Amino acid sequence: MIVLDLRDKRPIYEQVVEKLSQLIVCGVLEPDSKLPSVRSLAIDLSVNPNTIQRAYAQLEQDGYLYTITGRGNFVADSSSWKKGRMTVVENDLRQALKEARQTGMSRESVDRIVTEIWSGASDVTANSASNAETASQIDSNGGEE
Amino acid sequence: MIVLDLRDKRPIYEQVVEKLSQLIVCGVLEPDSKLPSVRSLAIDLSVNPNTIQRAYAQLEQDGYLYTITGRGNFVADSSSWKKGRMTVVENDLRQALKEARQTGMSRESVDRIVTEIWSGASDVTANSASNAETASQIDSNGGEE
DNA sequence: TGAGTGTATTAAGACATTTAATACACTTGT
DNA sequence: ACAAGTGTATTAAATGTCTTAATACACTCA
Repeated sequence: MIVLDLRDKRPIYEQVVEKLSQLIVCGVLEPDSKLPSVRSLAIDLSVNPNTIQRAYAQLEQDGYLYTITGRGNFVADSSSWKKGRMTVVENDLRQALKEARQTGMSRESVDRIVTEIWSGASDVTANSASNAETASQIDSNGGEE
Repeated sequence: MIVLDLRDKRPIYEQVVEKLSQLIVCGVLEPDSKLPSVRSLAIDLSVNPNTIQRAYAQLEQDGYLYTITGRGNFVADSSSWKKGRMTVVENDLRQALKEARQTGMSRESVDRIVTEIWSGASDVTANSASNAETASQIDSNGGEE
């Protein structure tokens, strides 16, 4: 389900936050479905439970999941993260566009790229790290709660 | 000339690289003009010369400046950085657009933002961190060669 | 009760960033 | 030649973040 990129210089917990939030945003992980436990995910990724705990704490902070002590972590409803996510995404986009214009990229080039992105498949798993699908499944349970 | 943002969690040398490369890209600093010396800029920013040296080394690596030992650092021609800059900028833009689409932003919203950016003034100094406070001014020398 | 869950704490090591204090070779103006 | 200013290199120490390790505690559920 999740594959860590060892070449990525960012902290592990940050990668986990990125990957899981993507899966939640694009709907692969449905609301109220159970996420892997802190310990099981730590084992699957071969990292320390504290590292996963930190990632989950951040995801909860950002509204991507909610926690029930003794039971586990569950995917939150989109209403919890939609607003904050949109703000972040829009800021990132504005920043990238400003840099593009500053560097001399034409509007036509930008429009071409936009069209290209909006035409292609919205591939969540496609990252700089070309991942093999054969990773340890994190599912724990099959689905709903 | 340059103002460091103390709230920015990125390394100082990285901020210096960003600010100076922006000034070079947008033409505020003209090719072959002399940049502040390592020591003077360090004093102006109240940081260690080694930190500035590191930033300058990175800027030279990226083609934004060239060095003449004993004389100083000078702004490079756009031909030196145009290609690499374009690649980085386009990748950033593609990433931001993918995130935007993933989050559910409409093409119309994107087009609206693009139009907005391409209409507004290309303000180099305007960053996400609306800074106006606690920072150290850089001024060093008046700068021609 | 026992297994599984989230949560918290403390200690240690690895690593990056930054500062400090020098030192050396080069260029320029005198 | 000399002094001042330049880039460059080195070593050491301090600081902060990330990660691991080893526990411990409260909760839920079968």
